[in-house]
Amino acid sequence: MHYEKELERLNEYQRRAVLDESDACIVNANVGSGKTTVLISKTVYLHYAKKVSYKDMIVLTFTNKAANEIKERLIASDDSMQMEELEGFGTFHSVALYLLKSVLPIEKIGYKKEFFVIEPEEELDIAMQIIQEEKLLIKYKNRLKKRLEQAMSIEKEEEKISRYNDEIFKLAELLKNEKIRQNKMAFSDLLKNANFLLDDYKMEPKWIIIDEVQDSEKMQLDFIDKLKSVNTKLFAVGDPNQVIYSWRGSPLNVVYTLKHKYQAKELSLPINYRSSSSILEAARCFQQNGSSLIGSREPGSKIVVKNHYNPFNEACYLVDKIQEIHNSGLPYKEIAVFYRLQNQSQVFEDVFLKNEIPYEVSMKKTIRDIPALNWVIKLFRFSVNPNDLSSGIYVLSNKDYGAGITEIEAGKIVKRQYSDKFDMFTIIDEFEIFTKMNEFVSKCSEITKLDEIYNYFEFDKYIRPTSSTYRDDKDSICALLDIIMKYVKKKQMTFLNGLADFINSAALYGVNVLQKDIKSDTDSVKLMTLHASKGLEFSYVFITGVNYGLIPLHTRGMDEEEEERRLFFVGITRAKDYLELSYYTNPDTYRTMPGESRYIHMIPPLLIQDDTVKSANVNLQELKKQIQEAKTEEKKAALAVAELINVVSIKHVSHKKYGRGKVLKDDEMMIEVEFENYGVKEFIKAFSELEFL
DNA sequence: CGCATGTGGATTTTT
DNA sequence: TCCACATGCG
Repeated sequence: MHYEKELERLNEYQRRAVLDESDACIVNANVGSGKTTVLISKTVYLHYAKKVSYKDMIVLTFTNKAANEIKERLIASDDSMQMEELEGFGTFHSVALYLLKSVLPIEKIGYKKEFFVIEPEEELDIAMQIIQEEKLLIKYKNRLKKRLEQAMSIEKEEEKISRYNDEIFKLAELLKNEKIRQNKMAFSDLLKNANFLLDDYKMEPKWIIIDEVQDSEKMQLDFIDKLKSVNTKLFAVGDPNQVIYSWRGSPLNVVYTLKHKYQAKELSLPINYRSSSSILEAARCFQQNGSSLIGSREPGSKIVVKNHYNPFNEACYLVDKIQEIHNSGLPYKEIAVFYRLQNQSQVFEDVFLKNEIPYEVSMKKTIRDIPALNWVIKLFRFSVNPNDLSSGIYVLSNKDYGAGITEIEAGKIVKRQYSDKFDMFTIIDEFEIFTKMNEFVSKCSEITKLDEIYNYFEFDKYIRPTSSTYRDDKDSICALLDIIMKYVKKKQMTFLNGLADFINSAALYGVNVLQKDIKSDTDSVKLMTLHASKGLEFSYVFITGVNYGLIPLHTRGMDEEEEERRLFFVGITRAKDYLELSYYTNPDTYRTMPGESRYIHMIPPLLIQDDTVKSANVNLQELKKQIQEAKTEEKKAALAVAELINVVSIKHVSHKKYGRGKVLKDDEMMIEVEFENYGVKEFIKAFSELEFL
């Protein structure tokens, strides 16, 4: 085997890490320093040079993506490799799952080997059922998930006292038993149960290797500890500068903790191969403890700072800029646009779509995250099961898609069908959607096609066509119906049974089908949050909205502030050749302040392209004043223009859906139209598809 | 039902 | 800091 060749390709730091044989070793790996390469080389080296079987290694990652990357590289290096050899390779959860299914005696805790893994949503549904059946007093049910999580994490009997004097601990206990009875485990149960059983079952892995160790939570650290025997060697790779998920429960100083707990030797991987040295020097300004980040590349182009009036203007600018970059020969997939909040993607999506720039958005989208689909699923839930009162109430009282009534009114309607049969008929006349849901079971047997369902419910009536969401809603609903039809067909069930089955596993299924995963192979510009950018790299990176209140996000404590800085650090270090930062004079998000974030001033002016940036010594007060003045000027001008338009003429427009109407308001972004038959509607101007008459 | 008070979230997300 | 929602009393 040619592992020697692989070792030759490594630099001295990497090689030292791979060859290290201390009982415990923590590698402090900088961004872009070949962390995964070291990890893979290490396993290969142990296997071929030290004759350690892959079965004696446990390799833990946080995401499936990272796990697959490692497994694929290993399999590619050796065709004779069997998948079963790599059962100890995977995410913390999947390795725990493997142990529970194949190694640990789970009968001891009441489970059977065929147990199912359930999504958090299903666990919550089970909890709600228990509350109803046992008539438990539970307060703040809207925060049930958080409250249960908290209750379940308390182990000492004497600490099990509810803050609100309700039966949350009783619920936690009943839920635990019910999950055992139904033979189901939630994600966190996998680790919790594995940890519990590992107390009495000694695993003897020769090596435990951990990727991105800085993200570990307490349960994961416990898992490592319980897997480890006296003779097990530990090798962990991580970067304290890339802790951006501490809000999810990872303690801040994992690397430090581990180092002391196992008296680990500390190595480092300082050399960055990814970014130009200008970008790296800027990145250094945002590092925590001034760790040595060594570059290996030429200075490259300077960092560009741009000021845009608002996000819409920026999106338009980016279209031109990206087109220009693309025309110079660079594929779209080497370009990425980052932002702090998910909803900032919308403007880019709209403008890119309009201008035919291919793009992909990274977003975890389950059915529940899309309001229209969430509503449709609840509609089906109530249609199939009239006892699902909460779903029925949701359908009728939803602000966007419902019948325009309050929850209390909806509750009366939904419940009254059982108490007062005479009123039912008047209600049915009034709320068509309610009738449709009631009659669904008797009429659904005739349904075999997608549009039959769509037309049966007349969804077009309920997804009120406002300019920005109507088409998306319709597309999503059709996509969902399509998935359901295929699911029913595949399961060879009757439509009714198939739908019921689908609804029961909708959350789980939805994740797989609706998730828009970023595929690195498709040639498109990537739009994502700074969080989602972790672990990726692009030739051109645009970080947008570097305004006060956005980057950094308005925070309370010092810890959160530091995490924002690390997040910005992660964003900067994704860029290989070109980095552009931009801020808005007039951000549309209400929390965001106009003017550049002080993060921009933290970068030495020497690194910044000077024709686009304001002097670093600028008087902030003066700047703010100028911006304010500019803003009021803009407003005055806009008002004057609006008045002028009003005086000169009343504009008449025509719309495909709404017919004729007259323009009420018309500014840079939005246009408001009063339609003869539909009343007042507001549109984003660029996509309103209005025809001026 | 109405009103006063209590409570915690706001933003990021993987399994 | 402010806002949305849940609770609980009258």
